[in-house]
Amino acid sequence: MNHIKNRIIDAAEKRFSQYGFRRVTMDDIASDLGISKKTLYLHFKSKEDIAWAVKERMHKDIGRLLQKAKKEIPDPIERFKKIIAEVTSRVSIIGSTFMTDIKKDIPDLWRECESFREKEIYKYIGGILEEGVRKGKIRKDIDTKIAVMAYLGAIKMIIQPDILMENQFSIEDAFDNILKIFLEGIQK
Amino acid sequence: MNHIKNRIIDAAEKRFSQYGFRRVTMDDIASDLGISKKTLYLHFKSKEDIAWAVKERMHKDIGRLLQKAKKEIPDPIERFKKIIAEVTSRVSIIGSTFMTDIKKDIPDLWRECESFREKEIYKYIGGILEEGVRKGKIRKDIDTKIAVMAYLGAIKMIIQPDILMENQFSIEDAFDNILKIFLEGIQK
DNA sequence: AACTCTAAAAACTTTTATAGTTTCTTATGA
DNA sequence: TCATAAGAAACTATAAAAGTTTTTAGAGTT
Repeated sequence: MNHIKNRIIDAAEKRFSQYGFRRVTMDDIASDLGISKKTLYLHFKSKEDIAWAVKERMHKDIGRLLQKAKKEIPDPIERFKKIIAEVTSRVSIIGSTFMTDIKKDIPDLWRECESFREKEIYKYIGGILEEGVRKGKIRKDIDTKIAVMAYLGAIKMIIQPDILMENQFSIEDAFDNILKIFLEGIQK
Repeated sequence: MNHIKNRIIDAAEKRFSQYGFRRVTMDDIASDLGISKKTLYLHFKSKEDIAWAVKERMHKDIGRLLQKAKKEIPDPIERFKKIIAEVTSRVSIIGSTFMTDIKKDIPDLWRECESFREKEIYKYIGGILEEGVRKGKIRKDIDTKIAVMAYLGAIKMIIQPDILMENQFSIEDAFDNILKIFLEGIQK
């Protein structure tokens, strides 16, 4: 079955998001899945390969999502909410160790990730906010790009497993709270 | 002169904040300061030692700051502003690679950092917000701890050198924007 | 101008981590 | 019962980096 490949990408994505590229070993990924390294190397020829696969899938998924929302949700604030809810968990790689790792180790991959972040994420989400500004729904004394980064940073902080574990609140509560603060903060 | 020790701690703190513990080499630190490894080992017996020293100094500094603000600024929102402005740059280690690194490599140090974060940072800053809630200045439908974490996460995202570099805005602008959004978002 | 002390530069050794490979074992199913 | 597939685990090769030693250079001293 080919869908083992997807499970490998799942596991790798999780690990990479939390620990970066270097710190994650092939043994880690294998043992997460209860498979052997042998099987791992059956499906991917190297660790680098896995990183590329993770990136590919993530970017495809996010790209599709953004296109879909663009068509289906006209109100910028509603669109923002929707996208954030779905994209958030996938962008935990932004500004993480993973990026600093691959900057040195797989510079080609790094460049593609950077450009995707810049062009797709910031430009797109920032664009939504700007639309909100034009429509008079969002205050115009804030920089939309900074706002997006701030929001993503807030989410990133919360979804860290370590952080989540030692607190009593659920991730949904947290998302909710942050959205509340943020929406209230940016709206006119 | 003993103040070379402080310069070493400075350099290490910077590196550790950005890259974590593992990724930073003794050569990195030495070359940042234009000194030799020999001199490094003259002042600290190991890399671990330096990490402890960084932690010690940081926690002392922050502790002093918090105590001082407690005495001198009665209004919770003003106090929050003041503390955030000064503490922010020092807590970039929270939720960073440094923490995940030392969790494995120097567990004792990790525990002390975690407990400091929990007891001093979140409890203290969260306490300010709760005071604000009691005084009716801050809305009570948000979890103060989540709010603090969100805020710190937002800052953390912004102050990353990589992120700062490729954007046109200054760090002061960014702080300003975030504070605006956040204060607007949490106030009644 | 030779002398000394200090610290940088750089070469070196040793340890450790881990990517990738191989071998051995076990289970499944034809 | 044999063949294939996959896990477990041992193994190898290599690279990175901690820590040490040696060499070089310069600033101040007699």
